[in-house]
Amino acid sequence: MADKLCAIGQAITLSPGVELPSGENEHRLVYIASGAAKLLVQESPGTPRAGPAATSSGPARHVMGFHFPGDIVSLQRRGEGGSSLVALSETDLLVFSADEFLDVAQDDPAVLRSVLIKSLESLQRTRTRMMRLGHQTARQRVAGFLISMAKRLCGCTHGECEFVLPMGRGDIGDSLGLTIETVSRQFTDLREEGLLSTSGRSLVALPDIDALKNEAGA
Amino acid sequence: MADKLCAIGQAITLSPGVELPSGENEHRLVYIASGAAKLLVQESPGTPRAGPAATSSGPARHVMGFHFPGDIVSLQRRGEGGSSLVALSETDLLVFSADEFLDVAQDDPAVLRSVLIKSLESLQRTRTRMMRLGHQTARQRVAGFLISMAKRLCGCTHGECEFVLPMGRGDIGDSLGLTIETVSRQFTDLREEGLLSTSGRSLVALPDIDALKNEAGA
DNA sequence: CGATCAATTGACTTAGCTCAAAGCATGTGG
DNA sequence: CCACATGCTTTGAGCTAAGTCAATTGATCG
Repeated sequence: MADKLCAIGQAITLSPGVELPSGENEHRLVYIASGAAKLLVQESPGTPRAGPAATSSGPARHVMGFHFPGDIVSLQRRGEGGSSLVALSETDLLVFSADEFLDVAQDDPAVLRSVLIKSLESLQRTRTRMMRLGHQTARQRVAGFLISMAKRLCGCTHGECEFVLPMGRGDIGDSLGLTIETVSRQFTDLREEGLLSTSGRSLVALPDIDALKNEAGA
Repeated sequence: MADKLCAIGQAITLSPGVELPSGENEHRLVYIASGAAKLLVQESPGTPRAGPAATSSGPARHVMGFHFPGDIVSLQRRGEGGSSLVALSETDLLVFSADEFLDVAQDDPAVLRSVLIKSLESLQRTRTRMMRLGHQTARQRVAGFLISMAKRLCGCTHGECEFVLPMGRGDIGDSLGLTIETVSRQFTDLREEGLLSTSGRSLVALPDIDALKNEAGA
């Protein structure tokens, strides 16, 4: 089974800032083997972005979320709300055509079922996150973001923790519906309260994740 | 196939304001046959809500979205982020245990596959909506909401349209991450600009959906 | 025809955005 | 190995959209 799946998967390595080539207008499933990536939505369809210097600028970036090794991402390229995947660091991917994947998986209902369950769970998580975006303050969003990163990047859910954030403040802000400046100010506040410390731009340490959770709660 | 599915589905009718009884802590799929319902998330786990007068008040309501005939809703009851379904009007449902449903559907990979595709699409829609909630103004959200309702309640995507909103301003606000007052003010503004007219609390008319779309865009 | 609850309107407050100017990292060339 | 340049981050000042509190109007039902 795994052999058959691997046979139709295409291994790709992306350098930081590079977008996964969009192939045809087909629905794809991407398994992230290593690295880190952000999932974007195309707001403006007319963004050629021909040059190699895709400095991630542009009129309206919209980061939907971040993905790390082990994640499976569904990439739908349906005109307006189409999504794309951009590497944050050196990233290894395994790309499947959704159709081919399902054809192969069809022989094994258990696989199909587990993918379905996984995607329903993902839906639930996204819903919960959506609801929160509508009702939380900047502080709660940033605290929640840090907790989530601690969990996903080094598996920590309690006590202290240290990790490298692969994305910049701008991407964090976009994913939380905040501006760069607001994210930075929240970082500063948390730093002054001893809930966070940083060195360089991307190394962060959380001395007390449980205390942070109090800040993230409603 | 359809017979087998119907055999394990339980038909339930809910009166306005009534929550679908939560059964056990299992994952359920609900098909909406008629009426209208809102999908909520439980924020505070310790809400007994024993009395019959569940007047939908409480500390923090969180409306995730609205559902209408034809929709299939995945209800996951996993402690914190568990969801529940509350009828807005007299509503007929068909409730499935997710496990039983999948057991039966397993015989027919095509069904499983189509449910998977549907849920991936739903995920995509939710993601897009989430992203928008983070970046849109109150006016854009309300305009977008009205357009979405026109489409879902009477299939209109152009020209003019009239329909009954089954939910109150509070539910609308919650689902958009706005307050009752802000929703009301946006309604007033749109009314004064001739983009909307209302009679009573719940009958709305959209004279020009296309003009509304301009207001909803980024 | 009132009672009750939802919707509207108003006055005020504030969280977060915008615009603008420094301060630092990181990487490159001498 | 150090100086410089670029771009990310931080900080500041002012503004605005939306929230809060409070009162009024309007709708719906007994």
